[in-house]
Amino acid sequence: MTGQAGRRARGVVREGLVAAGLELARTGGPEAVLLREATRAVGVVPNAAYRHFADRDELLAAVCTAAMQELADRMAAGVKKVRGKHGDAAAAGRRLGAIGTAYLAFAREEPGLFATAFAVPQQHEYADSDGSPLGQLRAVLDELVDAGVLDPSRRDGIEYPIWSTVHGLAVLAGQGPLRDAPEATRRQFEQLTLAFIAGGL
Amino acid sequence: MTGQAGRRARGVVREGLVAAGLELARTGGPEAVLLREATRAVGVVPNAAYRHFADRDELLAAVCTAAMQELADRMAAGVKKVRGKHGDAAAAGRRLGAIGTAYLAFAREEPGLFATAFAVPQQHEYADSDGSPLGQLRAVLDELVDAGVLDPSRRDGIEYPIWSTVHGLAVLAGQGPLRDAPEATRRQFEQLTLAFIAGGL
DNA sequence: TGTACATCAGTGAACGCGCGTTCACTGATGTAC
DNA sequence: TGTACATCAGTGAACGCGCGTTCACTGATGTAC
Repeated sequence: MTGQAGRRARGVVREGLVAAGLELARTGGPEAVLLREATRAVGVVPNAAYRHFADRDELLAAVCTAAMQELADRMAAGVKKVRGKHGDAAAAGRRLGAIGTAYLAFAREEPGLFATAFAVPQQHEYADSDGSPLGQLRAVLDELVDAGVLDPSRRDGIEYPIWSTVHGLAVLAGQGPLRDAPEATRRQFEQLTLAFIAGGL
Repeated sequence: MTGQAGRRARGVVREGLVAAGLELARTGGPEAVLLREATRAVGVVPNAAYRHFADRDELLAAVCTAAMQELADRMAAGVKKVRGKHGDAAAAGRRLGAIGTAYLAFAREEPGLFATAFAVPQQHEYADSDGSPLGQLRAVLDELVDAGVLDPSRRDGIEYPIWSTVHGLAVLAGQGPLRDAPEATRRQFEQLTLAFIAGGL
């Protein structure tokens, strides 16, 4: 059924390859993103991929970008759910928590995509635009300064330790030595970690 | 020169394979630990490895353990350099710093081994013995409690956020999106991160 | 101490695998006049 | 609006690669009596 020959509408093959790659990554992480398997899913012959990507790495890069976008979307959705106007101290704190929670939930629920998001082959320049995970974190930290929660003198560069804390737990519990911890323990680690960050501000 | 046939003294081939694997890991990380390449380095035919390991994964597991041991050794060496008797508040704080510094230095100087240490194929049960990285961290945290620096009520489980913070930076700056940051910037991240931890206690 | 035999660590040759990638091609789509 | 041609996205067949792994073997080392 999938395998019918012929030219496809503009863009559908390329988009299909990325979508197929994303599903492969979801299940098996970045190394599961096989060019041949993606073309199979799209119903196209293997070398057809070379009309859309220079090589396998370029496909993988596109998949990684998509995975990172999915993480960013989840974080944005989590932040959006928090009520309270900009500059309100309590709300800003909850927004920071939502960012961390979304990050850890994504790593827990989508380990393959999480690994893929951070597995970009070469430096594809993580533009830390406003929508990027780092950009979102910065925005909330700025809000915490505005709200008077975070001392402006401590603001500079503090996104890195905070990012590191959350990312580190995601990695240790996802692929690292804590990977076999039961779900409940893992949740506890997450709570401890978010509390540690909150306490550090 | 390497390639002379014949039986070797007891244990030298197995040890040689692990040592060769460790050098491969040093350069290229866990996926560079190729069974055939390790046997080549030892000067033995590929299938000879099966006298010592059930399969490639078992060799890799031995290499990972060795890499983790090297990390543990560096941490222990760093802690040992700090003077001041057990229970002294300032000394205990410096010992915590030494642990973090050694961890980050290892990740920076030996990215391949660092990745390998955390790439154990199956769950090979990271025994958190006293000598393990986690064990060492716990010991110092206990000392901080003894010294009255860390409130005992906050001691329980705090090793995980702290470990996460340091590990996260190591990963972000080593293989992650911060990997292209210049050395100086990277050092700055490390300082910020260690300061963040110290401030969180 | 000497001989007979089991154990064991190496050899040599061969496999299947499935991947990414290259080549020459064909026929539909889009463009110029 | 029709025709001539260039572009481009697909096909089909084939490649080399180097890996991990299996098999039947040989000859040295260690052991029992």
